[in-house]
Amino acid sequence: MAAELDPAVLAGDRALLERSSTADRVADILRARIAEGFLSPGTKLSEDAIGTALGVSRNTLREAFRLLTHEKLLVHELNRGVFVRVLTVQDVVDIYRVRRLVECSVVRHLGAPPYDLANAEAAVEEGERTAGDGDWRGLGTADIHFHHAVVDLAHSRRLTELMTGVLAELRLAFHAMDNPREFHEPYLGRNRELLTVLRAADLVKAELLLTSYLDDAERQLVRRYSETIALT
Amino acid sequence: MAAELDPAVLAGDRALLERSSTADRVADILRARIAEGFLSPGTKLSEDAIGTALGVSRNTLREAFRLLTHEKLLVHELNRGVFVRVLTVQDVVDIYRVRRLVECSVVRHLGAPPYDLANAEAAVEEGERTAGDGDWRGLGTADIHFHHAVVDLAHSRRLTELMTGVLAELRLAFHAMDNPREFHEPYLGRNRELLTVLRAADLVKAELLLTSYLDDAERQLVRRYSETIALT
DNA sequence: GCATATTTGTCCGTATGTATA
DNA sequence: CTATACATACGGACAAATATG
Repeated sequence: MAAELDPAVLAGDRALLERSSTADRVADILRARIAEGFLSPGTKLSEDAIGTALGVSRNTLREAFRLLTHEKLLVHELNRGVFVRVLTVQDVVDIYRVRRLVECSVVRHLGAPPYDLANAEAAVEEGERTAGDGDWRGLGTADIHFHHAVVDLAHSRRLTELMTGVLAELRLAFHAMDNPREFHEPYLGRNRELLTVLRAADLVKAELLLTSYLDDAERQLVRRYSETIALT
Repeated sequence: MAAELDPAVLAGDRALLERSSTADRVADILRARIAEGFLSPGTKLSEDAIGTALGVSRNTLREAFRLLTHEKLLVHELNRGVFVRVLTVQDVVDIYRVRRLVECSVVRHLGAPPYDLANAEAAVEEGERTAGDGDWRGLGTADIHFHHAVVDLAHSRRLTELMTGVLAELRLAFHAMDNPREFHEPYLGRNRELLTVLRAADLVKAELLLTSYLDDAERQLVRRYSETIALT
């Protein structure tokens, strides 16, 4: 069954909401808590508990819920409330199907260099830094940033937006991995290699690397993920 | 400046909203009015005017606005309200960038036949029927259905959803075309040809046809669209 | 299976802040 | 600068559905 939220988790966040639109800020907070894993998949988000914890009205909170539901981080069950999304194995498979199609196509059609690889470079460095600190969850974030930067090379607002959503969903699956170091660490070197190949504008090789990267990650994630789900 | 909505346009729709979820039905009505062009790009949708016209509460209406905003048919400006989206030429270019990348990749990676081309076949027949009736706006819809069916061949929920949104946006641009027959008619035969090639599982040729189709359509649409926008 | 308490769904009225004429 | 219109956010009310004992 769904775990119930402890309102104390959010008590410290009240100070954060002194900017732009309240519902947006509430959504930002909840999004961050979900990304960090404080609110794990399957958790029920009670209107009363969270509304009280953050000191916002029900209407405003429900607006924030709607925003996150549209982002597919929450699911709404009629007359039952909202819950942190629980991905199915099919979701994971579909996410990698999309990643393969989009990321590989972007690389394939990059055209003539030079490419602006600054963000990709920064993401790899972020990964090396977090790995050095033993921050394996941060390494997962850096990995997501790297692949986001690759998609950004297409300079398409809609593709960028699509991948923002898809990668946020993917993070939900990452939480199911009980050994994040074992999972994320090997891909840091592969990202570095891909960056080097991109710098050399060897698009054919880059696409090959990317394909095998995604195949491996999907295989690994689906195996471990389905095991974890089976326990629930 | 933004045209103001005449509440009388929606008066007849009050009878339509006597079913399931109110916000969904309001969104259905507004979506249809936008697709038909009754609510044209740039029109401001006042909460009071539409709420009164349809007899629904502000909260319900705002939920409907949110649904359509997420579909990118409306845009929300903080403290100013919601408006029917006005696409820029860059939007049109980006839409075709995404279409090229997604549709061509889907076709390229179709794998071994047989493919389920029933929906694509139905869409071509829909196009032939509407063209026969001289319903050129309907022909545009049929064209969208055809390309949606092509993307569906990838069996990816997320890609299908992406294209649903992108093609709905594209329809906003279609309204700028003052001669829909001239624009849509030539593509009916090209869709039929693409269908034939797909049936023969000649994926290389299919991708070529699709690429030239999209290049032509984009060029034509961007030219006419930028002229029309220039007049506003 | 039933009755009760809790939670959500829907809507209203109002106070406050913001943009525009 | 003032007035008007509108959007934001809150709190409360009541019905309906769900969960719990």
